[in-house]
Amino acid sequence: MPDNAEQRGFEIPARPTMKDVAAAAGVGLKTVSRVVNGESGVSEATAARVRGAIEELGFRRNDGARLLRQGSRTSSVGLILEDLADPFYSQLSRAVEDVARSHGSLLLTGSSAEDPARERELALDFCARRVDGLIVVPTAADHGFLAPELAAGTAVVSVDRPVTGLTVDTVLTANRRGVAEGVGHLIRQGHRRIGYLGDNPAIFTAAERLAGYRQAMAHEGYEIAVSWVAMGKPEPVGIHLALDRMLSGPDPVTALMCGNNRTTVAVLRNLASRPERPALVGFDDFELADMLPVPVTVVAQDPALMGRMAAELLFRRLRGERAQVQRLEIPTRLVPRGSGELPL
Amino acid sequence: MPDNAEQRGFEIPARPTMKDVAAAAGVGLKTVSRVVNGESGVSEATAARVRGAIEELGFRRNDGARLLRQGSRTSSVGLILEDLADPFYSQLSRAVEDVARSHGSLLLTGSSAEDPARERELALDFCARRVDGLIVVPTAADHGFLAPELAAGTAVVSVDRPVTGLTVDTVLTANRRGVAEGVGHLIRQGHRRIGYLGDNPAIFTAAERLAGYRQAMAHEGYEIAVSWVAMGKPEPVGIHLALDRMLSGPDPVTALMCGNNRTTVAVLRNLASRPERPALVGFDDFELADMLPVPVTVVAQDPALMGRMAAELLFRRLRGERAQVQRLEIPTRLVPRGSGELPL
DNA sequence: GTGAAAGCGCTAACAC
DNA sequence: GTGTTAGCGCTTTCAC
Repeated sequence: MPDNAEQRGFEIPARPTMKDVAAAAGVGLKTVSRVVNGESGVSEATAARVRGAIEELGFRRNDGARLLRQGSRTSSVGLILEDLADPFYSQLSRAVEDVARSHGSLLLTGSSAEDPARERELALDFCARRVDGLIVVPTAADHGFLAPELAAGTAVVSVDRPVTGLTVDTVLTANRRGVAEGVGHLIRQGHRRIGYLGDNPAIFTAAERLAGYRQAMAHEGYEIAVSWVAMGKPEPVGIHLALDRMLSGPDPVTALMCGNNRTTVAVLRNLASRPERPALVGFDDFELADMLPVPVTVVAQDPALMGRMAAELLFRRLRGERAQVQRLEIPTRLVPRGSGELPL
Repeated sequence: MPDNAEQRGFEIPARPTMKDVAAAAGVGLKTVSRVVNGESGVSEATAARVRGAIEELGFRRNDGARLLRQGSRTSSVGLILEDLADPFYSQLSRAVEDVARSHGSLLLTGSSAEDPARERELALDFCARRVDGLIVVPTAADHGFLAPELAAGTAVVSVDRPVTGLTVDTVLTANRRGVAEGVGHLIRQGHRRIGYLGDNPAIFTAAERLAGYRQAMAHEGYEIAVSWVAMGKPEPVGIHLALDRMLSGPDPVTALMCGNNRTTVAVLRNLASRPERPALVGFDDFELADMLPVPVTVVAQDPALMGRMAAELLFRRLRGERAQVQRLEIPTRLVPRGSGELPL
């Protein structure tokens, strides 16, 4: 029985420590440490006795104490994103996890739900646990509060969006170019009246993609009617009203560009109950896009690659690389499937 | 400048400690501790000086050291599942995260990729970090290695599958009943020759669901031809061969039951290139199932509820509840959408 | 109100 | 080969 049983609360059973193992095996503390850490300089007989005691007591080294003493890295990284359940982010997470694992690091995850206060709390909690680094999909708020952590050696990388108030490595999608390519594709099919539906423009990616649409239209010298643009959360009511406006009136659109996959899906659902069949290109791919009655043409992002790159950048910094701060743009890929190639 | 700068490695900048703050503010260590932890008994003037020093140095309390000294819980839980990128698990994760958050706990996540060695390594790493509890989607391997951790007060809950070699709270889907309901639904449409495609039966859920199919068929006194059952990883080739067998010969099936959503999707893709249109019910819902050319009837699981229940059970144990070990079965829900109601 | 000293579980440094 | 000591950054205890 560990000798510190009474010091712990009633509910938390005492865990055996190296001291307990040493006592049980009749050896010194350092010998146990040597055996646990596979260091040389212990006779096989002694080592066997120690292993026996470890087994018997169910001892497991307390890495918290080890880390504290060593003052070294904690071999853990924190990942903060908008919503772990969103397919885009869950793919990104998985990629981050794989890279972290390959570097021997554990992964702490948290969803900010687009709430700056929650994001901040998560980030600071992670830092208090002394994660080696932080990979963040930042909300729009200022991130100056992380400056002391950065100065103290916590690596930070932002992904999907740039972070404001902090200069760190960043991995983005080529949002403007991607949307412009999608819109250009529609234009090449003969469309001139093209509507755009995107997310709340306070979100960096939403604003960038909208800008890509405007650029592509301006490039051809096409005017954009006010009723052709609708920005906001991808909710059924908003989408319905927006499509009402876009598809009726004197200048109805003949094609639609959607700014993200939630919007694309909401638009498809709404279109199902209408007679019109506008051409459609979605930004960001989604499962079964190719199986729908009219397979959906998309501008695909690569969330796994983004996660991998972000994690690689992080570990590069942790390895001590002092290279200039990087800003990577991952290219998109146009995937024609049918909805974007509908005749005018 | 912190006074322990030289003791740290070159790459890792020294972080200011309470000692540094105390020196900077010209107060004792304990006074800093009081201010940091919001304890009473510090004059406002002193507190202000301390806060100033904290701000200036960019001090952040090291929770690792705090936890070590307190010997209390670490306010962190570990989640081990098959693949974070799988929608089923990412929804489950998000629910676990929300519950953990509401209890003030951080979440460590890891994907086992169905590899027992990897799962074991993750679990033990988490335990070495002294997580308060572990939520596991266990592989088939024996989990006796967790017994010492359980004895030492680490709470363990298994979810989606039962764990072998350990008696812990478990949250499962009503696999047999769910599949039986789906098959019964097909039978009520007049089908008698119903095929079943499921995952590798070494996986608990795959075996249970197959049993549910057999039960439902036996209940009606219907024989099952050997060619009607195909179990294995949901890969295109295997699915193709299986459907070849099921849809031809003297006793072709008129309906299909699919054991999980990966299989359902693979089957739908394969059927797209065939003339036959068997009725189909899938186990586990998936996004856009309702938007496909023939909307897909499914037996829906509730991954978020499963995650929430598992986490609640975990925190209940951590609160010290000594109730008997529980085994919860979350009911499924039949969602008729068309594919399961096709005429014979 | 304030602070000095001890110690959480471990490892580093240096005995023997 | 093995053990002893000090100390990581913090909280606890107890003295002033």
